[in-house]
Order: sequence, then structure tokens, then C-alpha cells
Amino acid sequence: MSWTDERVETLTKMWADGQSASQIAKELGGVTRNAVIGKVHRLGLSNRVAGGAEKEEAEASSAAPVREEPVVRPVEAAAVRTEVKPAAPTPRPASAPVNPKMAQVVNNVTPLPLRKSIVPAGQPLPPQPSANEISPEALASVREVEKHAKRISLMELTERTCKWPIGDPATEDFWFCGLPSATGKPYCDAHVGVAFQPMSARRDRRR
DNA sequence: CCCTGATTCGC
DNA sequence: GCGAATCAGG
Repeated sequence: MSWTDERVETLTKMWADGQSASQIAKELGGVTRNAVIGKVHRLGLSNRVAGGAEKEEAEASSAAPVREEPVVRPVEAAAVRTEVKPAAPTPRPASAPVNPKMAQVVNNVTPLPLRKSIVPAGQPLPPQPSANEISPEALASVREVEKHAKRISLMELTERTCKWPIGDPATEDFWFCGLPSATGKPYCDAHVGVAFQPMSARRDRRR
């Protein structure tokens, strides 16, 4: 792969938008993160956020561009950010996963009343599984695991962290399990245990 | 260990 | 110019 104008443009935009070198490399394909970093330096795009807080951009405020040679103007950066794809709707695996919301009922972590505000008016809720659809063993292991969960935030999720949500997303008391997830699986072993269950077993336990 | 960017240097 | 290897760090 060579650095075509188009690829350089992609690199420039993603870098300005705060994407990591590895993310950019993955997007471009055919290059390693080292290649991306090398190119970034050769392009003189290095010094990104300058110093301090990373992760979230510090451009919201339209502070006067003191420094010349702007990498990307705020408007431009904002436009790019808008293109970020929203999380894809979670498809139900063939093995009939149980709604994660169940965890709360199970944990009796204030299951009800759910904050009405998080459910847009007029939006019918998907079928909510009941506690007895989950095997006692799976429940026990989940309760145990959630005591030691890493409690990571949305931004800290990676391909190999458990993405099981815990708590109420409408409050501060919300986080993700964060324990190591089996390669290729979205959750840690315990949460895979309650998320994926054979249809027959669920039917049998259902009241 | 997972990950980050920075630098060097043979090609 | 390129990027693997390496370094330094979270």
C-alpha cells in the first residue's frame, strides 16, 4: 500500500479527530500503526492536543487559533466527528440471549421503577425476560463476578473487555463489567452465561 | 498484558 | 519517503 492522496486525507482527518494510530491503521488497512505514526511525523502532524487532557477533544470552545498551520479547523473536526457511526443495533444471537437489563432484576439493584425518561414515549419495550428464565448457576456466577467487575466506562470498552452493562444508564451509577472477555465474545464468561442460553432451557424455566 | 505515541535507521 | 524495531510510557 502506498500513501495516496486519499489515504493521506483519511489519515489526516482521523488523526485530527483524535483517533489513535492503530485505529487509523485498521481503517486504512494494509499498514501498521507504526506506518501511520511514521507518516504522521513526516507530515508534521505530530503535536496533536499539545499538552494535557486527551481522549475528549478540547475544541468545543472556539478558542482563538493562536497557532498557525491549523491541522483542522473546529468546524471541520466537528463534521468529521458527526460521521462516527452510532452503535449498531445489537442483533439477537441465534442462541436467544437474555436482555442485559435482567442483570438488575437479578441483582435487585433498584430494578424498578425504570427511569421513564430513558424510554422515549411511544416506544414499546422489547419483550422483557423474567428472572426465572435464567439458570440459578448462571445467576450465581454473575453476582459473584459483578463484585469484582472493573467498572469501566463506555469509552474504555475494547474488543476484549466485557461489555455487560451494570446499573442504570440514566444515572451516574452505571458502568460496564470490563473483565476480560473470551476472544471474539462480547462478554466475560459469566455474562456470556446469562446472555446466551439455549432456547429450550429458557422455555423450560419460564413460568 | 493491553494499549499509546516517539524515535531511529536500514532500505 | 517508508515503516519495523525499538523505546518510553499509561
